[in-house]
Amino acid sequence: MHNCHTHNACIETALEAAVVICDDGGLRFTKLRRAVLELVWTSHGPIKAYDILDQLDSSIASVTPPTVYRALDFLLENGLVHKLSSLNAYVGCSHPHRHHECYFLICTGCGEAMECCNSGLVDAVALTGRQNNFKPKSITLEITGECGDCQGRH
Amino acid sequence: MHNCHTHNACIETALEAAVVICDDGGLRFTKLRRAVLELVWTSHGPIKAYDILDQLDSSIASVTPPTVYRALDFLLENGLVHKLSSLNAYVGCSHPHRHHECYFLICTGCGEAMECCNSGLVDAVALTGRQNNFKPKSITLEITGECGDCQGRH
DNA sequence: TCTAAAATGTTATAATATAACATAATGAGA
DNA sequence: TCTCATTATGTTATATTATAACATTTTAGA
Ligand SMILES: [Zn+2]
Ligand SMILES: [Zn+2]
Ligand SMILES: [Zn+2]
Ligand SMILES: [Zn+2]
Repeated sequence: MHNCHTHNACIETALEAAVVICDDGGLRFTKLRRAVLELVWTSHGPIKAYDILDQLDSSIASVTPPTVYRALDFLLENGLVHKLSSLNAYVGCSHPHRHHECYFLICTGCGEAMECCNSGLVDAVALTGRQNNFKPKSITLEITGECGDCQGRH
Repeated sequence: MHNCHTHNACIETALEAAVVICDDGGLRFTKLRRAVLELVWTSHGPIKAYDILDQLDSSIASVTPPTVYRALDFLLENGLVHKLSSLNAYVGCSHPHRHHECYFLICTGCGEAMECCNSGLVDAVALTGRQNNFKPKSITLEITGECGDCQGRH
């Protein structure tokens, strides 16, 4: 379950952060990109590209796959969303100002994806790299299971 | 790069291990499943479902997607192959007798996926679970980067 | 204003995976 | 050996996810 009791505030915060990041980076946070990021955040859990497409207001952009995928590409490149490969779904980055290595606890009960940063994990990955003479560039770490709230409900 | 200088032996070993595992588990290691596992192993790196389909001998089975996906499902369920979600590709498990938590170092240079088991990483994941009151069931950990052999070649 | 670059529109198609139902093969018990 | 239920495979169609290719519009700076 999401633990932000005021999810609207949560969405607003994310959008404001995106504005700052784009301003700082000289990036264009267009109406479309904003709309897509807002849809991603409005969904409480990971959302699929075609669900974004379904929900996209046709007055904002052409409702076709390239529209959504391009916006997602922009958001991914700039660290505003993450892709969960194991689900083919997208989720807003909850700390876009400093998203080094992020990983996800994905609950099969409620569908929420909790984003974590943990130096222990990061260190373990780095060590593995060194041990294998391997130079890591990007990491996909998705842990599927049951969150605390859902473990009770059987 | 794969470091098994006799990859044929490597394939044979994997097939023999599969026979043992299926025998022990009362599972049917059919001609089709064997053929698909062999194709997975014959590929030096991760292989895609439709590439398996292309290479599947039509005298063994009907060359249609369900054929391949069903065989892959069987092999996945029984720990004989892994799916690399970040690539939508499949790779043979290199230690199917005891594949607890596996992760992969995927080289963008040569395409190889090296399977690792590292208690440090496993422990870090477990700790993260406890800290977040989250009960992990399955883990997707794919590290993309450059292997030692490929770091030289620029 | 002019213009090159970036963003979006548009149409088509590629790539990945599953649904649904039919048939065949297998193997355990009668 | 003969059911017959289960498992595996065949077959056809379709769902889902993502990109290619090219046209047009918008933007921001010179
Ligand atoms: Zn993040
Ligand atoms: Zn949950
Ligand atoms: Zn394995
Ligand atoms: Zn390599």
